[in-house]
Amino acid sequence: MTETTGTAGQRADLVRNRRLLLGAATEAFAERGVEVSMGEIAQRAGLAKGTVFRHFASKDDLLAAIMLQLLDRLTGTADRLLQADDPALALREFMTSGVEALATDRAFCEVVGRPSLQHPEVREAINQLCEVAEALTARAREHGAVRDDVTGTDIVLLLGGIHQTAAPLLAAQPQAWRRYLELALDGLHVPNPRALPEQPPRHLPLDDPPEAG
Amino acid sequence: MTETTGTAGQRADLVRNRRLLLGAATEAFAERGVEVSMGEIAQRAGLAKGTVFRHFASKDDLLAAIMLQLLDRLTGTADRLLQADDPALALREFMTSGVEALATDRAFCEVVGRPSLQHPEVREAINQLCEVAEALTARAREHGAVRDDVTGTDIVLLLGGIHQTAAPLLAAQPQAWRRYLELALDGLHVPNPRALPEQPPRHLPLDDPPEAG
Amino acid sequence: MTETTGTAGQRADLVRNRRLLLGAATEAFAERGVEVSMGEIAQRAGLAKGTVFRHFASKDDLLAAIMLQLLDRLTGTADRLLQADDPALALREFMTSGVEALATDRAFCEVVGRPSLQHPEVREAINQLCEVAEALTARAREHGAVRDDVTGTDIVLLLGGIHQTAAPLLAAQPQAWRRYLELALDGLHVPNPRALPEQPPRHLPLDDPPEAG
Amino acid sequence: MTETTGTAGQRADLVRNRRLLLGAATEAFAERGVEVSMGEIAQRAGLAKGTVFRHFASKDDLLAAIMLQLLDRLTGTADRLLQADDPALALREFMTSGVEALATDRAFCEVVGRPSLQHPEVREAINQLCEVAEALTARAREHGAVRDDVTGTDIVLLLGGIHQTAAPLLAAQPQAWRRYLELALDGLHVPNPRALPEQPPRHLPLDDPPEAG
DNA sequence: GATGAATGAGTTTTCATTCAT
DNA sequence: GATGAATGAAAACTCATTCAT
Repeated sequence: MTETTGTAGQRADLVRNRRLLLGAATEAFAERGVEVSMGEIAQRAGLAKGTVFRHFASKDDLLAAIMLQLLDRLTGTADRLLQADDPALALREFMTSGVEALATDRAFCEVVGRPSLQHPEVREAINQLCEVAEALTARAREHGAVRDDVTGTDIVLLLGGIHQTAAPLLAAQPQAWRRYLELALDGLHVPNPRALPEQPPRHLPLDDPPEAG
Repeated sequence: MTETTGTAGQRADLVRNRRLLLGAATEAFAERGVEVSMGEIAQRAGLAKGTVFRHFASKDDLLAAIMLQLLDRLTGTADRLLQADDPALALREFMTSGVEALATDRAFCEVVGRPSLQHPEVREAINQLCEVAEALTARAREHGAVRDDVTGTDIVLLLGGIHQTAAPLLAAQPQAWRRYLELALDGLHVPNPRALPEQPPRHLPLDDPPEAG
Repeated sequence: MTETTGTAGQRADLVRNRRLLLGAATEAFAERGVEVSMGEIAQRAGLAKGTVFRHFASKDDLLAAIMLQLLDRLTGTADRLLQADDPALALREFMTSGVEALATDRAFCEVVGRPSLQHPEVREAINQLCEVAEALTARAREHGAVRDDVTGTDIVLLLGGIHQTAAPLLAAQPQAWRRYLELALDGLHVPNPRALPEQPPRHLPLDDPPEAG
Repeated sequence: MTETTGTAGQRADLVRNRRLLLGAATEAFAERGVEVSMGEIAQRAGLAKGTVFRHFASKDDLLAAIMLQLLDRLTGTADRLLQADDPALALREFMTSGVEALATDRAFCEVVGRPSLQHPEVREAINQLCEVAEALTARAREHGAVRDDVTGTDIVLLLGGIHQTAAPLLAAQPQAWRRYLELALDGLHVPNPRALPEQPPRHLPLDDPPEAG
């Protein structure tokens, strides 16, 4: 009978509060975009403002943590799907769960170009996601389930694009994204396509934007 | 009979200032998203802050005016393309100019769900755009250039989606949207497609979002 | 009869408010040190918080402006005293008015080492003050009214030192600084003194302190 | 009979922690002024924040404890120097060690007028210091080594003043205070001085400052 | 009509202090 | 007694909007 109260109790609260905060923040950002205030997030989590800052040193850190959470989830899913039997189905499932994860998230598109994306951990997570997406795509490609000129990074980018396509319908038709996902998938395995224009992206460029100055 | 600059001159100034403001605001919102301050917009236009508010009663009104401008431009283009000989090409050109218009615009996705979209004029303009896009799509459909189950509203939504897909590449590859436009077009005229899931949208629902309360 | 209302009226208010703010801030900092909040300064000036920031972009800017005001006043005094007949008396009067200017100022010593002192204008003003103090000292030196090994910068530094000596007595004996000024002056024209140790300072070093890190 | 570490061990820890804290706080306040946070002091001491508050009920208490430490040290030094053979040298040594103790301390001048100085123990310590300084000064006076109209409290006040004079040079010339100490000493034994103006202070008045209300 | 100064509510962030473990 | 998480008051600063000139 191993007793584990004491310091463990505090740590348990810590973990619980971190979860509360991430949950509240994920929800709040999803609903109202990055403009929700830290104060509101605190309130939603039922905690004091100071506590938010104890867990996340700045708003950008919080945003970064949320992105990280999302990216890790997607990478995990992709990793698992690499083991699937049907490569075409695997890719479809990856995209399905990817767009679904984004589906209700207003903050997602606003975060593009923000410092949160520059956090080393986030950059690393993005790169990992692109890599595993590339592996998934390569398998599909080899099985003729996806056109040759499409990369894993294309697939990752499409997640956001599909989400955004359906975004204005969100309130009226929460599943509308499925429609555009299907459309994209159809575009992805056109049999003898004309080659796509522009360089196929190999990764997401995350350097600091060249400040005009 | 040459008019002395009197009231007429003032009106000319009014028009000129409005143009300056819209130009400056369009640029500013495109580059930095909706978070640019009214002060910066005034500065970019070379006018005083008070003047901005004389022309646009609030920031949301200004955003609405800019949306309106964009929507009217797109509607105009679509109108013109309705006269084109090749319906398939016409649709492609509409989408090309549509995505291009969005291509460098950071504010575009952030405006979704904002009160600016609720302005009656904007709603009306969105509906008009969807209608003319529907006409354009119908013609393409009849010529077998587009699958049956795709609506004009789908096409309008795709503009934003394609833009968003390429957005993270913007700095590195400003033309990357052409890649995803091509992919979407390929999806749009798959020969014998499985029907797309979910209701085909007939218009954009623009009701006040159900305030979580 | 030159009419000068109109834009001039606004500017008049601007100037008036700037004066109100500098006055309020000077008083507040003097009484309670640099820790007084911008909010309190606004209140004392009878203005809104935002107005303080319109005039002074940051608290350090405000502090800098106050230092500048003080330094310019001292430099002006010194300049005028350069014309005086009696060099010894001139130096004494300079120091008197200098210490008196500092006499009620709690913020003065706290500002040492703060970024406010790094403002280019403040640095320049400090250097100017040291220069004119040197001129004043040189004249006194030539007339045998001050020992040879004392510089203008020594004199400037002494102002703060004399002030600080009397500071704890301020409430009980507001003029106590005169006592320590006299003592310092006696030290300054000891007839055949042993040379003072340490390098005589030629100017105040105002470089950024070498951040440990 | 060797004591097993029990309550005694705990008490030893208590003493040790108090020492750690005083050491860390002394350093921190000296380097960065009274604005250092309790958190940083805890960190420097290698202890938790809660522990700081167990030892010192408030930040002002901690400041008071540090002042007390300094004052006691000076009083001790003065006490010892009362036994010295040469009264002039004794006074010089007292002042030297006094200014040296202050020399690197940024917090010192900021504490003037703070509630920390109102702590009964601190007031008592200040009075003791003034008394023993008076004794030291009296001896020097009797031997003609110091002018008649200078009190022990003058001497104590001069310590802070000399320190402040050199403070702006601290980074560039850490020993600059020796220069101003010498200057002050020269002022202190001018042979036939004019009497100093203002009441010679007999003690430091430490009443609550008359709150402007 | 244009200007830009003033406003003040709102935001992020810090920090002394409390208190459950 | 020690710990460090939580608290919440207060600070600096921003910005849409108003309004006197």
